[in-house]
Amino acid sequence: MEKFVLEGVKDFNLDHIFDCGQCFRWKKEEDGSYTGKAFGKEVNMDFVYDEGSDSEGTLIINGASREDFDNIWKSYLDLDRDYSQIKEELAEDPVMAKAIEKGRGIRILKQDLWETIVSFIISQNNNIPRIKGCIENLAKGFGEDGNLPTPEKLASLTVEDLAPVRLGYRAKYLIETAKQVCENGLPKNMEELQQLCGVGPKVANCISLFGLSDMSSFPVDVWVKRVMNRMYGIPEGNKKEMENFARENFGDYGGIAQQYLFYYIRQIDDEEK
DNA sequence: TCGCAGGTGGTCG
DNA sequence: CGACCACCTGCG
Repeated sequence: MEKFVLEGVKDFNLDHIFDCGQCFRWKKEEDGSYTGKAFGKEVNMDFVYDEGSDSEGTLIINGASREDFDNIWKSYLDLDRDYSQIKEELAEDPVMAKAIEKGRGIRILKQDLWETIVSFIISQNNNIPRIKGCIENLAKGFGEDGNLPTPEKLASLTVEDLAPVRLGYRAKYLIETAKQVCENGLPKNMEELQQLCGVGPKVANCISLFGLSDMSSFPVDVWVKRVMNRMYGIPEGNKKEMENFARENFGDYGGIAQQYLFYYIRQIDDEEK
């Protein structure tokens, strides 16, 4: 199988990238590599640190040609962005510095917009194993070649058709959103995102961040509420204040900051169990 | 058994 | 507007 190898990759860690809540379709192998699919191509990614380094090393993408790397994976992995610089700025805040230390290899994936929309509608009021299961069921049952069904395909289905996917009440959101996309095209910004059925402020921010690469998007979910209460003393119920805090302190990198915070609190939570 | 999980839409005041 | 509350489903 062909493979693509890239040395000298900085600020990169597969666990951090695939376990910070931004994607649901990558599977960790026993050897620590990850297998998954994006933009119709399935690959296996591995990362080997340079000797003595904990953030710089060599990326190996099994199943990818150089052309695929240039066209897909380079932008998918956000490799053109200088995270060192961003982390340096964010780390002026000592709380953020601590979070960055834990998730230093996080990168914001640039994902397919439609898949991101579908994935995060499914994610609402749901838990991760079930989210992953639903997405797999949807791809297997109604997609082609392992991909999620297109807007046209989804729009042609009924809630009854989707019953085996076990989406619960989200099925009708998905169908309605698919119809809206067929009618109006894909959304281009937060305002258009929130017109979609089943897309409120939280889901819209996730789609904006992971599907539209708007790094200033700051999704506030239960974990962010938890971590911002714990780290910054903001009351858990005060979402407005959290958004203001993010805008003032993280600015254009709110989404990246959110991912460090999210990963951090999830890790802390695991350690406390 | 029942509350809960990466929220949202509908309904009131 | 902001505060509630029902909602599919599966797991502990």
